[in-house]
Amino acid sequence: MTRSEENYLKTIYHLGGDEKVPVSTNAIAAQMETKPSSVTDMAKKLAEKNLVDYQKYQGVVLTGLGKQTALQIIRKHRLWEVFLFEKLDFQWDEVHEVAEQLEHIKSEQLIDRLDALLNYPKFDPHGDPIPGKDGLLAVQKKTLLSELEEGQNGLFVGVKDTSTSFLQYLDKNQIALGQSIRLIERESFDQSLQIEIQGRSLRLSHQIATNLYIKTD
Amino acid sequence: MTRSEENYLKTIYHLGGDEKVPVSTNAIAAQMETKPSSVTDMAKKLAEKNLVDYQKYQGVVLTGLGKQTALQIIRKHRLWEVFLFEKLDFQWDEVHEVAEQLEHIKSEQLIDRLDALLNYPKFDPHGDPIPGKDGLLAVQKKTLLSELEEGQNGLFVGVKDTSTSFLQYLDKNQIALGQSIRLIERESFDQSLQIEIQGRSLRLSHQIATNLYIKTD
DNA sequence: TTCTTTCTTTAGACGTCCCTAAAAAAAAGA
DNA sequence: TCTTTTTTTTAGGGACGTCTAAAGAAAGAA
Repeated sequence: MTRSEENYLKTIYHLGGDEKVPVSTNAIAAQMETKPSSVTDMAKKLAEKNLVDYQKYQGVVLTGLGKQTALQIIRKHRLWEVFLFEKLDFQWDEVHEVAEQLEHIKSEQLIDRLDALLNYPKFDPHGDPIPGKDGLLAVQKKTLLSELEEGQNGLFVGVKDTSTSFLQYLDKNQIALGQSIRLIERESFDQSLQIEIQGRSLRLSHQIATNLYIKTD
Repeated sequence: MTRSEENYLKTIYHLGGDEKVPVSTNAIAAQMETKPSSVTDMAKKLAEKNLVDYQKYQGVVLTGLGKQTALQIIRKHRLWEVFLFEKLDFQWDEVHEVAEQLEHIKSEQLIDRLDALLNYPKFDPHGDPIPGKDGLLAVQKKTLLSELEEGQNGLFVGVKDTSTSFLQYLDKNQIALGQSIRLIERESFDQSLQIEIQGRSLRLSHQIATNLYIKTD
């Protein structure tokens, strides 16, 4: 399994989710910042290896094997993110880039022991679930903050957007994973929200609110 | 800097030591288990980038830049070895292979923080010195056990051979870095040695003794 | 349904890193 | 020194992963 193949599988998984809906050549190319013709080449190669189903002009769908393989790469990525965050004091907007490299290291022993060192974490620093060795994901019922009712309480458990600028905005406003949130009021004009978080009162734009995942009580 | 270039630089450093003696094409090929023609190709490429001096038929010598680059890769390799050994409970014969992969991860921040997490170690699990950010190596006066005088004492501080079989031999005989050793007697017939280590009495063959580094008092 | 736009594939090429086979240079031996 | 052996380089090619340009298929619009 080459590094490039691994990156394609991961991207296809992220774009295709768990459904069996085919992912288009163009979508993969856009996501990976490469050209559609390169994607076609790789689609054939992955199909050869039984990692995807591919029919000309029909996009690709991960096979069972492809999905398991993708999940193991995601497992490694997220475990390394936890390591960087917990043990090496990286900020949550800094972990992704380095984990992109570390996820390709090949050693099952390494990952097992890293998992143990970190105490078998179930979520990465952005609140995304870490697949187990068996490929299972801890699912957590979560709602976008923008979909809460006025007066409802919840726990901030994840971000949808993981861009540096968004994560730094949250840092600047001292909004961190695990904090409890209460939706005070929704302004109907611009959908902005008045919230209370850790005792503080804050106003968040609709755009921000659609990128925060809340676990409601 | 590609992974392959890094591996060549490291090999050239290991073969050439600190001297400005050229390293031959054949020696590099043998060490890397590749073909001499591949080495010639790479020699030209590294020379282009000013990492080695290369003259046809004359072998290669690292430039200052090449040497610094090699030392930084070795620094990463050895820090990862310490991490695997100290934090993930790898055995000292298991760390090398995984470190071969980890040494190519590109992130200065990662290495700096790993260094801090490990408390700025000066030696790896085999007793080899870890180059600093500045490329300087802690030098330690050390002698091969085979060169000690009868009755002399010392501390076991490093191994010359780092093969799995040798390291496992030492484990089996409970010989570990940092233990104190006393040379009792040398058998002139086969150069085997009677030693005392941690209170135990042991007989070591000449071959073993030529692979143990001792710091004498 | 036909035309137009968009998406996807094919064909051919390039850089990297490796190889084999053969030629050239250097080193060793008589 | 001259010959033989060893080392090193060159020439040409293959796998991988990428690209551009052009052709072909699918989807959307009129």
